[in-house]
This record gives sequence, C-alpha cells and structure tokens, in this order.
Amino acid sequence: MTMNELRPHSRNATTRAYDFIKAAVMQGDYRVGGRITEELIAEQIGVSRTPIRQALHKLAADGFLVVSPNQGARVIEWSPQDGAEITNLRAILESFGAGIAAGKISQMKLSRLETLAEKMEVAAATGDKRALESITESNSEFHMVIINASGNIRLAEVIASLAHPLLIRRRFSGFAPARLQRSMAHHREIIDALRAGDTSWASAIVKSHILASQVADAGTTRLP
Amino acid sequence: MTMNELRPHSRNATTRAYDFIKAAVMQGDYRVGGRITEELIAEQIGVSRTPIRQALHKLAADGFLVVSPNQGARVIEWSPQDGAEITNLRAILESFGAGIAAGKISQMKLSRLETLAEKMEVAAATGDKRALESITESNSEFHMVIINASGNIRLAEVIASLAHPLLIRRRFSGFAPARLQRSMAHHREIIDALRAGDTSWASAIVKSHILASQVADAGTTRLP
DNA sequence: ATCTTTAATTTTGTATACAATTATCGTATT
DNA sequence: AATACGATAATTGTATACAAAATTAAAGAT
Repeated sequence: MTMNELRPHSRNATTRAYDFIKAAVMQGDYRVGGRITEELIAEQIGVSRTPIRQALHKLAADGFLVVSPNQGARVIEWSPQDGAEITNLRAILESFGAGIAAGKISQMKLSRLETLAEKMEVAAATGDKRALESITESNSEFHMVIINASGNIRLAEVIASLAHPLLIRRRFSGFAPARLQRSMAHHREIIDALRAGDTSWASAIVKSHILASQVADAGTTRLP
Repeated sequence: MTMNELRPHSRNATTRAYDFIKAAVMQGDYRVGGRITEELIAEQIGVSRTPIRQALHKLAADGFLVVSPNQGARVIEWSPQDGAEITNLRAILESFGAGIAAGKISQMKLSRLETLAEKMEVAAATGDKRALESITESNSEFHMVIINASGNIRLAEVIASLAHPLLIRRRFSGFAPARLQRSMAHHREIIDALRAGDTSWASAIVKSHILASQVADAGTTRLP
C-alpha cells in the first residue's frame, strides 16, 4: 500500500479526486462491476480528466478499484475465496503485530483501546443500522492502534492494503448478535493481553478474533 | 502490490516507460536520492511526459520509487531497519505460504525447484561477479514457485511488493562464502520438506532460510 | 566568506485537443 | 427471432500548452 506521496492535506486536484472517488466507493455509490468514467467524475468535481485519471490509478494501486487497459476503472469485486485469503493473511500479520505490540504499547494507547471498546459495546447494544457504521469505524481504529504500536510501518501498510477491499460497503449486511457479542469480548481480551505484556496471548487472541470474524456462512458480512 | 492492469504484453507507451524505468532502477542506473525527471525519460524513449508520469506513479505504488508532490520521483531508499522490517514480514509470509504449499505442490514444480537449486549451486561454486546476478534471479524464481504453489494470489502480491526495494541493485555487494553455502543447503532442505508434505518442517526451514539471509553485519548484502 | 533575499530557470501540475480503441446500436442476413 | 456485421458514439490513451511550484543561480547584506 502507498497511502502517502499525494496525500498530505494538500488541496491539489488529484488528491481531491482521490478522496472524492474513494468516499463514493466506500459508501457504495458505484455498483460493483460498473464502469467509472473519467469524464463523469471530472465534471462532478470540476477538474479535467488528467487528475481524475491519476486518482483512479492510485485507487487501483491501493486496492479499491480495478483498471483495465482501454476499459477504465470499476469497483473491485471479491469472491468469498478472496475474503478467505485476505482474512488468513490479516490473521497472520495482525497477530504478529499484536505480539510485538504487547511488549511495548504505551498506557495512552491502551486507554484509547478501552475507549474504543466501550464505544463499540454501546453501539452494539443499540443494534440499529447507523450503529454498525460506527462500530466498523471504531474497529478499524482499534486494529490500527495495535498495529502502529508494533512500530513496524510496513506491516501497517500491508494490512491496510489487504483490508481495503473488504471495507467497501456491501448491501445486505446482516449481523448475528451472538457473533457481535463474541467480537466485543475479544476486544477486551486483546486489551488485557496487551496490558499484561504477554506476546503469545496477544498474538493468539488477535488471530482468533480475526479468523472468527470470517466464518463462512452466506448473507452475513464479516464482523469487526 | 499491483503488478497487473497495465502490463499484459501491451505495447502502449505507459507500459514501455514502466519497463524501461524499472529496468534502469533495478540495474542501479539512477543513484538513490537523485531526481528522476519526467522530461529526461520522455525524450529518452520518445514519448510525451504523460505516459512517463503514469509509469512513475505506478512504479512508486509498486515499491520501486518514491514520488513527492511537486518534487517528482526518486529511487526509494531503505535503511538497515527497513531491511529488518521487510525480512521479518517475508519470513512470516513465506513460511506461511510454504506450509500450505507443502500439502499440494506438484511434481513438476518440485522438479523445477531442484533445477533451480542445482543452477544456484553451480553458480555459487564459480563465485565470480556475474554468477551472483544469476543466483539472485534463480533465487527469486525459487521463492516464487513455492509461493505460487500455495495458491494464494494475494500472498504472492504482498511478498513481491515487499521484496522489490530489496532487489534494487546495490553497490559494494560483498558475500560471505559460508553463508552462501548455508543458503544452498537450505534450498535442498526446503525441497525435501515440501516433497515430504510436512507443513511444519517446510514452514520452519523457510523461515530460517529468510531470517538467516539478513543477519545484520554491515557491508554484506542479504543473500538468496 | 557566509548567509538572506531575489530573480532565473527548471520541473511538476493541470487543461485541452486529438488519436486510438472499445462499446453501442441499428441494419442486414440466415 | 437470433446472430453477425458495420457505422456511430462514447471512452480511454497520448501529445502539447500553459500555470503553479520548486530548485537553482545570482546579487546583496552582514
């Protein structure tokens, strides 16, 4: 993944286009497989095709789109098998990161993790539709905090690039309350393992947490 | 990593530029930190800046270059610490891949591995300067064959994107014969583990192989 | 001499025009 | 009616021109 180099807070056209298109993709505005034409977006945000084109290619490199020669860009599609591949890799990489983080995570970050865990629990209790987005967001940060605590920048980049396609909004997002509950419990256990500085424990529970979120039964999206 | 979408065998300008610049980078034609200007390359291969620009950004996304806003592209630099990070990640990911591959690698691929192992041994015996390039190339394929045998496409992509910056030619490439010898022995052991279908063994020896190649002592480049 | 400041040049960022390719749709043919 | 074909339109690929920014060079001050 390469989330840098054209993303400070810059107000150049390419970055604006990148953010605009990415937001639309994440929100599910384009149907998967549907063509995203340069011209359309160009007039939508009032710039020429040139920066749009660059943004599309970068989004492809970052795992949100697929762009084929002479056929333009479309939202990436992924099969259940793709989901399994990605989940396995995330399980390995994040558990590795958690193991390292266990040895050196700061008190401040631990507090942040607790705040996030509580926030997710509250949202999970309500269970309404809007809450799920909140959970997804908090969960992303939860995982990110741990990975960053490992100090391995590349690890964070790789995991982010893997996770991106999975974060694109899908329709028909059903949820099983029991699994959501388990997921919340995992978060607390992860925090305990990290605080204890127990590498093996942290590593193991993170691995479980991720693998458990992707048990294959249709109609249910992967869980935080 | 994203090695696709503009690289079939296509003869479009962007792909030509990509290949041209990548080759130059790998060969060490640009000194690290030195600016790679669009205009220069544009006239070198006789196209306009537009495809050059696209190629540079893709090369950045693929881990060969760094491109900063308004400052263009330069060959990526990496510290010993970067090398350590990458090696650790490779060790985890490739050993995971080898474990899976152990269960299902074909006879044909096993033969290919043996061919490569022998080729490297022969080259290692001569020890001349040109032989090292040959070893590096064969070694890359050796590792790739195993990863591909795992059947996890994303795994291969991730590993490739990690390995790229390490493959950029470095000056002062000294080699310790003893370590080269050990590396050759590892290759044979890896093949045995795979043929035996022993997941743990394959996983462990691949991990050793990679970690052993990057023990930190200055002046010695990482080994196949 | 060294360091600032300012002007020059160079280089990247974007817009626009046109070429090449692909997709669409109507027509003809079986 | 279904399919193949061809003209038309839409879209991507590349070149070029100009604007914006950064780098370099020069001039001036300390």
